[in-house]
Amino acid sequence: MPRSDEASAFFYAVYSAVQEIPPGKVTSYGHIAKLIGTPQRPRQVGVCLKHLPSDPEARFNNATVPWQRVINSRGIISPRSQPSGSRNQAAALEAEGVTVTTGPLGELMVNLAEFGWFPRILPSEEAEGLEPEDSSDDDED
DNA sequence: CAGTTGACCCCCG
DNA sequence: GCGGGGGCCAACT
Repeated sequence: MPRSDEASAFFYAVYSAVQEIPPGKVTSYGHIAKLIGTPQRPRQVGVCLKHLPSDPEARFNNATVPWQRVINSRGIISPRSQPSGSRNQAAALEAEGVTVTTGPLGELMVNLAEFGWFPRILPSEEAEGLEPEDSSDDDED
């Protein structure tokens, strides 16, 4: 649990943003951080998910927040302390129809070109011309 | 109470 | 494309 109200607000912002990820899609910690207006703290996003309550009575819990849809920027399920955790995340994604492949080193990878979720980008980024899609020609969807 | 850790990311050679 | 380094900050030792 967060020790301050400010931290709690951040936690809630993260959980709310994660809930916006549609089933069958994945996004990155950094993307979530950007969405809630704190692009400098992708790490804290991971902290929030790590401390996601299992208590069904909680406002946000591991059943109502699709934590499994958040992976790292490289399209790989971030390894954590317990290997069973990342493996469990992979299983949860597979259950949603997301194909998870295992790399040569045992990394659990997701094809971002197919399962990546990038519809919500900050207006400032669009102004910078950093749009994720190109109208001229594209090869995915 | 000072120092580490970590479900991360981006910049620079 | 790979390795090093900096930044971020709650939780933990």
